[in-house]
Amino acid sequence: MNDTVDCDIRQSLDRISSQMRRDYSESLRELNLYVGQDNLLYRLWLGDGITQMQISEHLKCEPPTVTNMVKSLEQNGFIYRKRDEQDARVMRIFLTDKGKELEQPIEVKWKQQQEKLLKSILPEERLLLRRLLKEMESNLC
Amino acid sequence: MNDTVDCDIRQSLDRISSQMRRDYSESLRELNLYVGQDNLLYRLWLGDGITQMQISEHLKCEPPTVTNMVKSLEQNGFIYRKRDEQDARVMRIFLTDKGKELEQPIEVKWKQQQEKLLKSILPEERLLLRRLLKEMESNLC
DNA sequence: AAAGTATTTTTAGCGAACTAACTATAACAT
DNA sequence: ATGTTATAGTTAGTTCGCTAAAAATACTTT
Repeated sequence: MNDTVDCDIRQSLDRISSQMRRDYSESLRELNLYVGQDNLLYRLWLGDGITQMQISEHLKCEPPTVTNMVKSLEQNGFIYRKRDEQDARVMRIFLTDKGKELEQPIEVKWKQQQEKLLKSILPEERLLLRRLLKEMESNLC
Repeated sequence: MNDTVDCDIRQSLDRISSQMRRDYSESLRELNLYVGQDNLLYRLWLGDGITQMQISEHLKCEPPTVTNMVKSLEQNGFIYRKRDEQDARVMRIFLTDKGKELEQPIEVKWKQQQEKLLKSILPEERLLLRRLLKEMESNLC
């Protein structure tokens, strides 16, 4: 009985996240970006020159994933890599001008996606929803 | 102001879905399955002998994705493919015994994942949450 | 100083999901 | 009957994300 409700929640979350990913992926193609790369850039807008290890921790993904994302972003001219002078193992990642210019357009896309997702949901409900999502987040840790 | 709340919701959903995927992926490895394959099998438990096109529509993914998933599931002996007798373009997909046997173990995994995700959330809240998620789902269509 | 250990990144190889382009078959139209 | 169009599926090539294993550098310990 309650299992059905809970299972709907799991499946629903699954459908929402895949649909969001699909939608958003398409939308990002207009900026010549792939899904996930916007999150990496977002971290750099907060402050660049950080290491791949730090990016990996922030994005909660494994180091090889960062290597590949960084390679793709570098090839497309959004970032550049510089070896650390103190520690030759470390690569520090910086934004190019082209990478800096994406900040505004991506924020616009984020707001569009938010509004599409939440359009029928009232402000009080949004607050409640956020609380429940945060709880689920910590349940997963 | 409200943008911050909404943005948290988008990001929160994003973090939950990646964490769920990561967790779940690991858990499915015990059954020798990859993430997403359980949804394909679930559709077959409802009734097999359907075409790849129907699977593609049900899973809301593109035909090449189905080709690859089906190939992998066939190689691991969970399903088999049979060309349609009326229409030689069509492939019909059937469960093997090994595939049928996964139904119970996967339901167990689903319930485990649900419970992990929702453990701190009360029944009334779950009902509300489900309603809000369903709304978001239709907002995305 | 040399050997062993730890850290950061890369390489290789897997599946998911995508698009674009292709093959094979079927259906329709002239 | 032949040519065009539509449908089903596959192939090739991309990125994301993973694990396992390797390479390069730094640190520690003897």
